[in-house]
Amino acid sequence: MPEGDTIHRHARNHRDLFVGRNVAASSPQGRFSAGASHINGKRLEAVEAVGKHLFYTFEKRLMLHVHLGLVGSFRTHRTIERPAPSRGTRLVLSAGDAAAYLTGPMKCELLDRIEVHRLKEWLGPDPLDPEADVGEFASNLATRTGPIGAVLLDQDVIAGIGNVWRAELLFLCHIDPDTPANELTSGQVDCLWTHAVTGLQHGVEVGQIETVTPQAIGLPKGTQLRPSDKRYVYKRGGHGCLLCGAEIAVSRHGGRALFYCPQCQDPLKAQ
DNA sequence: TCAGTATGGGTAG
DNA sequence: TACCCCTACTGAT
Repeated sequence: MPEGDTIHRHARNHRDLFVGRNVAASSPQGRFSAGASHINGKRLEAVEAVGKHLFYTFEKRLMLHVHLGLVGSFRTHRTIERPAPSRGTRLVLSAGDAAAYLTGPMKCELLDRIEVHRLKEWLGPDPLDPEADVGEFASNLATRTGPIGAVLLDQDVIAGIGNVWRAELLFLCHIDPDTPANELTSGQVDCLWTHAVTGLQHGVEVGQIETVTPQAIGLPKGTQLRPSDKRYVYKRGGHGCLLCGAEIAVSRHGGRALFYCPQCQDPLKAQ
């Protein structure tokens, strides 16, 4: 279930398991057989995540591009005794005891360096890129007149944000989803970027999206939160807001359900 | 067994 | 905006 933090976590794992090694590649499903045969046995030189995209650089400049889409997933195994890949497995990468099984990706393809460059150029700044900063994000927002609730999903504005993070970021910054993106204050833009950076970094470490801390909702540090209380708004429609108690509402922005608190994100209160 | 659902994104109209 | 694709899982029948 991938947003940018999940993708960067995969990149980190695959770097540890495969970089510097000759990697066996196959496509049990058959839909990537030709591509897999090109990289089979090649030495993997680098794995990079940009937003929701993964790029694998093999020797001889072979580049593998993976985008998991909505339902794609990687499962890694670290023992030689592992389950046989299911029939739908698009790609198996393995080296020694380690293997990664890829199922259901939206993209699994070999690209040349120019195509990779074009794709990276198109993407907006990635909050998990140490060299990215709020400046490019701010200038991208300034060119968009649509509601921020929809614009935050545009990967050429900010790369790696998905449906969970957009809802949580807007809540954390008390921003009404209908606010035109180019009318956000610099304080609001800074807030979105700062929470994106720290939140996604936390997601990479813990392997899930958690935005609520016990202290933030008045509980002692170390209190175990229920899974449903680890996010402020996402999928909490109809439940009470953890901060003000108002009922979490659902609207549609960018064609997808957006959860928000009408009280905490009231534009009149933000002024 | 089938329908519904999901943290995404491309395309047609 | 609607529809489509991709797969795994859940709950209803």
